[in-house]
Amino acid sequence: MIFKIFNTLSRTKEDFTPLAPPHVGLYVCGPTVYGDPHLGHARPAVTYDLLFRLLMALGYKVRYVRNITDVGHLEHDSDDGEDKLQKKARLEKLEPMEVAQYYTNRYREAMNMLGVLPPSIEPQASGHIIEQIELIKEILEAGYAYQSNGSVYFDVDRYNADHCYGKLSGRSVEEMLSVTRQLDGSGDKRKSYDFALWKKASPEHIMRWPSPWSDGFPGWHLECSAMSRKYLGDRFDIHGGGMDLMFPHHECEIAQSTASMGHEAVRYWMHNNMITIDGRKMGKSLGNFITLEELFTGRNTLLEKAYSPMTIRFFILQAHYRSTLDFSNEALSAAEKGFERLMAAFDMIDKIKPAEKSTVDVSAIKSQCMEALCDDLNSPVAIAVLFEWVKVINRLNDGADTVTDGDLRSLSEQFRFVVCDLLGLSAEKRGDGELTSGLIEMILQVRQQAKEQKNWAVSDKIRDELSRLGVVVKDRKDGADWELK
RNA sequence: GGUCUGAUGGCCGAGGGGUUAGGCACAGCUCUGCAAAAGCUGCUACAGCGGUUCGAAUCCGCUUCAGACCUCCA
Repeated sequence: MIFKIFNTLSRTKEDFTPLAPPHVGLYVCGPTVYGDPHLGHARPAVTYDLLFRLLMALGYKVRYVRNITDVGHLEHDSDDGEDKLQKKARLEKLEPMEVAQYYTNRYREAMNMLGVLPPSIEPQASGHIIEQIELIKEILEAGYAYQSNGSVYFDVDRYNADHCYGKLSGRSVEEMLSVTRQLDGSGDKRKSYDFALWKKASPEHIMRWPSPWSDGFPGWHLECSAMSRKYLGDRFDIHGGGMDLMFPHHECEIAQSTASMGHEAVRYWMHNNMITIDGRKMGKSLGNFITLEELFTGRNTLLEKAYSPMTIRFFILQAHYRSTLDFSNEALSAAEKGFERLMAAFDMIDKIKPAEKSTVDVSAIKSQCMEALCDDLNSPVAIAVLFEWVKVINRLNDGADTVTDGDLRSLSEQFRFVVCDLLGLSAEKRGDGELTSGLIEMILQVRQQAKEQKNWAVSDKIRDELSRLGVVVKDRKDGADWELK
């Protein structure tokens, strides 16, 4: 099965062919760890987690690198800007690395709850200062950078003369010149669109490292070029990130890689779209973000209730990654209901009684879902396929359709593969150890006897009490199903 | 101002020249002691105006509206 991937470079879907099969190199821009992870962070994490899982399912050996930006970027494009991490540290009277560590932990916890698999390598920018300095040296030697007052800047004009700056985002240097802001304090740069490779640190700047040029810190875009190269090589397959990083971040990465090596590093660029709220991008700058913890606990005035991590994951997967996804309580609640119905059917499979012959063809569940995902990660269609089968599973449970023992096992296996392995969804409300389920079964048997004696008072009391404890009873003709709420 | 993207039923969201996406909500029916669950049925949309075509939600043009990027941002 061929995986089709939308390459931002060509703006078309292309057949994915790895550079060195069966190996695939995947690099994704991770978070800057200076704040609690929010819903916006969940989108790329879940998207590229799905990609990671799909590539593995296709038989590739994937090295997935997702960085942690702990060096911090400048708050403003000026020489006296304060490091984001440093600012936070000053406010909280903590070491900058303490802040970075705290939010790194928070990020990992949240991702784990969302069922996001840990990447193969999670390199930290602060641990790769040497590699970044080496990369700057190479760019300087190649003649695409210049020193200025202890800082080093990338020479966009020089680069643009030999290569094309702006190919990813579709911008031209001319038009950038006319709109780029002229900021005070950027006098060290020759052109407004030149970007920093190394910044000299002001005396009060805490996060600093020695370099041939000054005590300072690496530029904003350097770490991804340096770390992707270190772990994935001069050329690698896929680079992903949010659409908002396309310019300038990814454009600069391309320039840095090309300037230092003479060729591009990345073969396929992928960009996930944003999560919006009231039609506007959810993000730090607008201050309209909802943290994942707030989502999980419901503690935010925008939230009508708490939503479970898996509901969030399902919500994200129900939209295509290149579409904006609009947040609302209605949309989250709909996702929650849908997810619960999906998982209820999934649990139901084990309770279906096999029959002599099958009235349904279960052979294509997995392949249909794989086909959808191979079409540029079309998870909404894969989920639609699953819902077709939810209906079938319920009919099987009602006896309206039948399956043989073999088909039932195949159905169960395929469903598990798609739901758990590919989509990364897992049941949350299980917690039913043998003792718990045994007790519930026993109580339901007592209730069944009461029902047979038409003792509705007792039977309703049992049902109500169980309901109060979170056990939902679903009566059938002969007995009852139950699930934990 | 420049570059780009989008506008789908009550809501969320796929698709993308002729054929039911799917989910949620809603209504009716079946089942049922009641309720819930489940099943069946119904509601059937593609911003507006032109054009191409046997046929357009889908292609082209214009208009309106919205958003993203051009500054750190997932």
